[in-house]
Amino acid sequence: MADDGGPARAATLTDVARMAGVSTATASKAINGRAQVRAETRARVLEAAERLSFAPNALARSLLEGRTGTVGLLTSDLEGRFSIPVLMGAEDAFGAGQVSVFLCDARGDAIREQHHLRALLSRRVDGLIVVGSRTDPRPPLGGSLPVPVVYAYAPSLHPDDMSVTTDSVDAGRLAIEHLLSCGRRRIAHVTGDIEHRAAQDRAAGARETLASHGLELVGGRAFFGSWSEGWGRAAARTLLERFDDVDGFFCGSDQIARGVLDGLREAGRDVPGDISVIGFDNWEVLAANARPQLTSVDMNLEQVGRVAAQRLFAAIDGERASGVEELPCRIVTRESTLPVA
Amino acid sequence: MADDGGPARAATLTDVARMAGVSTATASKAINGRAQVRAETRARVLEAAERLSFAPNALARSLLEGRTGTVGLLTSDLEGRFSIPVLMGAEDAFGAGQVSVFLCDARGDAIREQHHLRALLSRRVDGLIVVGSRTDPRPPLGGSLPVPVVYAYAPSLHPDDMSVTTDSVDAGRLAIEHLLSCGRRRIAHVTGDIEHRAAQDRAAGARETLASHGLELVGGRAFFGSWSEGWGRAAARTLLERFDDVDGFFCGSDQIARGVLDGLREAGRDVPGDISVIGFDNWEVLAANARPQLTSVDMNLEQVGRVAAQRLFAAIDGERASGVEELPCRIVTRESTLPVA
DNA sequence: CTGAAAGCGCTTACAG
DNA sequence: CTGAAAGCGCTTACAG
Repeated sequence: MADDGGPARAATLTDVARMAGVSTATASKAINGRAQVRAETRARVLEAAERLSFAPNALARSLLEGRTGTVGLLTSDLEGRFSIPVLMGAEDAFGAGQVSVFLCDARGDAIREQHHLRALLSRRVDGLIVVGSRTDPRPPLGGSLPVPVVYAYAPSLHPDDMSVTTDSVDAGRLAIEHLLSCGRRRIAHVTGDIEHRAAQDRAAGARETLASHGLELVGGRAFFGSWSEGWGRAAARTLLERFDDVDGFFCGSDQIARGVLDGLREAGRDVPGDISVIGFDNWEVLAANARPQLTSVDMNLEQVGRVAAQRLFAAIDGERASGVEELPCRIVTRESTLPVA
Repeated sequence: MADDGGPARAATLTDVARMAGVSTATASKAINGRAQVRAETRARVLEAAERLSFAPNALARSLLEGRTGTVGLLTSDLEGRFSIPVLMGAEDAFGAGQVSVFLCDARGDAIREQHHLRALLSRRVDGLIVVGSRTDPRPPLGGSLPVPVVYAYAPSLHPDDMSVTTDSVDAGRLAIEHLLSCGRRRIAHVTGDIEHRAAQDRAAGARETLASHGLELVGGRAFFGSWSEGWGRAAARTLLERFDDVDGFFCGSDQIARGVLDGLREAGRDVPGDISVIGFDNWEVLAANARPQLTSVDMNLEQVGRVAAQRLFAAIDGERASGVEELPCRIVTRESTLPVA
């Protein structure tokens, strides 16, 4: 079969050198902007490279340099809403430089994770970022790896590892301070699965902050349930019945908050007039379409990804570090917490 | 500074050969399961490899074989809900084999896309999948590339390219057939931005299907707007006022459908008793938490990604192909379209 | 300023 | 069954 327009073999330095009538050594220097090349020669080489659409083979270069300029992103579940922004932040930080990113989704399976790990090490990535989908600490990848690793969102259980995550306790504080600043004093906390470290930490932050103001959560405790609208609706109804004077809701997710908003509206309560509601995650699609639009805590997950990438860069350059770095959240105000006049 | 536990240099075949007391050639054969090696020698080599945690350098191997076993996934926006499932499907199809995936997010910027393309070609990927976030055809990557390319979700404008996308016209048919089978005859279509090819195609499919049954859309046309809950609510209210006998809603997205459901409930209409509602995207978080739970069209996007990966595999193996392959959608029934008794 | 040679880590004929 | 040699595509001292 003749070559009928199928993809052409990629041009090589030797092709370029031959076309320009020089040695590969000279071609290499010309293309890489080394000083010791006559201008006229350089021009000839560059023209040949251009005509052949020459793209230097990064594999060959990496083999020499002992660095590939690649990094592995190992995620436990791509589906999860939390991994994606972290990935995007990391991809962004790397993309700006010259590094390419391998994406591996272990789908929550430790075997699969090890399999991907082997592949990445074989490909000689310069480093790894392990992205989790929950803030619960996770077991480290394994023994001493030949490249640095940074854990993002889900920190490593091992204190010598490097982890970047979000400050959930402080997030609880932020949410409560915001409701307090709206003039609320009877604040309920409706949140998700108690098994999630994030749920516990945010509740702890909320509790401590109220205590420091001489207050406590309505009902004397956080109400744990599931991360769903249905739970939010049910909880709102129940709380309204038992604590008629509740004037603020701190919700563990925007889904829960959507349910709470529906429950309150259907009970005839006015948000933000009678009651303030704050959600968590700042999930645009849910928050911006809520009635009223929902104030929410944003975890700055892209920032978590970016910082993880920066720490990894530093480690690749030899700056060893360890421990868990907790980044602050921020509040995005919308209509559901307009301050009481 | 002494080497105090920092990452160790990765072991090389030479290290293994030396430890086993054989040549690198023999070590290579032993490790790769070639026949011509004495059992005892093979055992010695494998043990050495094990002790050194030897992982063969894939770069060196790729350089020889002229194939890297890597593929580039070029997405236009990671944020979009539609890219992610396609990516997951592709990652899944590749991950099962032995290929690693480079992820590049062009963020909708053509310059950035070209930049990533150059990097990927330099790294000698065996092929590329270009994942779009809308079904509107897009300009191809550029001239004759040295590796095969498959466009996923957003097809290429060039007929010689290979594209895999979803069948939007047929999706419109599916939705309408489903509502008809629920006993509905007065069906309205509330959908998103008319600029989106997907919105037009689904509307066309709906119109044709109704026509083939001697029916037409309520109001004589599709109602285009935005992909939001707010638009769904507003449209439901308006349609109810103008066409009191409407008994079915085909919505262009689950967000729109959520708005429609809220609008209908607040107008005192019973879903699915009086009116059936079907959404689009089968976005679990929205559909499963709707009141009532929302029947929705699923685009099988993971399947789009998987098929794109398969087509790419075939092309890498020399099977040239071209044209747009349109995969069918499917309906996921929930409570909002229980058949009328 | 230019080029021959060595080498990154591996595999594959080819001798022995 | 084992090993010396060549080579994938490139870069970097080192001569000339």
